[in-house]
Amino acid sequence: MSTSWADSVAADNNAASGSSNINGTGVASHPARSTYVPPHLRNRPPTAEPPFSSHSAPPSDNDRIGYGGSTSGSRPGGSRPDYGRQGYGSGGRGGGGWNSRGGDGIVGGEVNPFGNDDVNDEAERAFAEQESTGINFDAYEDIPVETSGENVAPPVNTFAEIDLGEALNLNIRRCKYVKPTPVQRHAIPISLAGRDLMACAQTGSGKTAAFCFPIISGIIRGQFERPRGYRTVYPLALILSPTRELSMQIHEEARKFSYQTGVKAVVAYGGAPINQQLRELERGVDILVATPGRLVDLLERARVSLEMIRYLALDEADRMLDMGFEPQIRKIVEQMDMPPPGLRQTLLFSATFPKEIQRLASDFLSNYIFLAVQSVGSSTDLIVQRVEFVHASDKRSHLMDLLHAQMTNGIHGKQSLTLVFVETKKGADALEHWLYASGFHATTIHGDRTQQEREQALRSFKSGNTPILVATDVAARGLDIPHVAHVVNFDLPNDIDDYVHG
DNA sequence: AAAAAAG
Repeated sequence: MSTSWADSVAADNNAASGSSNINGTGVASHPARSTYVPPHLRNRPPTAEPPFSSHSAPPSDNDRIGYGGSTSGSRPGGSRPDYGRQGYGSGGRGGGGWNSRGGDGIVGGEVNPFGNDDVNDEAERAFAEQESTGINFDAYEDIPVETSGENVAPPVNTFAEIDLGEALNLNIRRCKYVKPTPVQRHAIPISLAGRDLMACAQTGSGKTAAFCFPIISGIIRGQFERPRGYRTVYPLALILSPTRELSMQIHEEARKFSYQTGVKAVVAYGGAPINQQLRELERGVDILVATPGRLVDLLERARVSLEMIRYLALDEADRMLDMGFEPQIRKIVEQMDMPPPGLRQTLLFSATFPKEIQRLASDFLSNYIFLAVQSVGSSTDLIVQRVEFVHASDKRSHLMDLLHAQMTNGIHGKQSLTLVFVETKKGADALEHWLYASGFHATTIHGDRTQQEREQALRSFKSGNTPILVATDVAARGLDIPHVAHVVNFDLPNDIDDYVHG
């Protein structure tokens, strides 16, 4: 019996613009999705778009300005753990003199998440600009977007049209975001209006910013008071994601977006020492990014309370259900101390919208708006896909041919990055070993490796040290790695939904 | 069916 493997290749061999999603297989979108109407919205007359205030803030306790001002006595970085939300915010920047000179990229005790801002080399600059999203904006113009629900806030065309606040606007510029992506154009105004949202969008569509901007903006405006517990922290926003690496990535982005806003994002996931994460939490947390298992652990230890949650975002929800997280997610959202729908704002993101997600949406969301963004990958300008049928015994030599061709394709003297997906952890190790023996610098990422090894592998791949990464579907969705030129599906996926990633 | 996620 012959097997097949498919590869997808960024059409544009100019590597600077060839960055693609880690899972950029570029398969056509689901036509069914765009026409889906949520059950509760069927058979309703279309509603005209009403006049709309573009930045009404979500429910807030009061309107005071001067975020974090009530903790004047706190000492950021002091030896005593700071409880609740004290320990950062205005205390870090205003006074105290702790690192306030901002020497090595540290300002007010906050590490600059943007790294070195000076981009001198012109090629590097072009690279960096692509890196900000990995997306060719021009390919976006005609992407169909569908919304349904009552009183849907109209989309915006520029970030300037949205009043996100000065600090956030500055960070958007630092991220070199020029123009909102389709999901951002629609989702941000809807979220800023305080509405719950169910959004179908794929990886690389700019989802993270779409839910982070309104959350950060809302927290800045909200001035939420919080209790102080002994070792218990009270985040205002919770972002759940299926894999540890995706949580890390969301956290990194959230840190950039919230830089110097006084809003603090913390990440918690399994496989890493919990003590370090606990210390980080004790220093204060507004936005908690977490994988479900570790969060349940933290909740059971009463180190985190969800009582003050105002914003809940679930990323890659269908994937979380696929991975069997529904019990944990329901425990977190329904059986702990989180405010019910209506008293919090909930944003649910999923690549697909099957029955289970529909059920989750009707349980977690209140009077929500449904948003479907067509797949970017359907643009053949962006990605070329090739399927080759080869005998199982020829697969490796076939891959080797492809990798050899790739070696001459690099830029800046570095080989461009190739991501190889395989079905099993064992298969990943075997392929890596074989590649290594064949003279290729390859590494692997899969669930049998320690978290340290996984993170090291990802760093090594991103840096180009090992330009080949063999991965199981721990990396199959959500991760967005700049400069990936080739994505190879070495084993034909059994699950076609995984293959088209929605 | 395999993979992922809490030790």
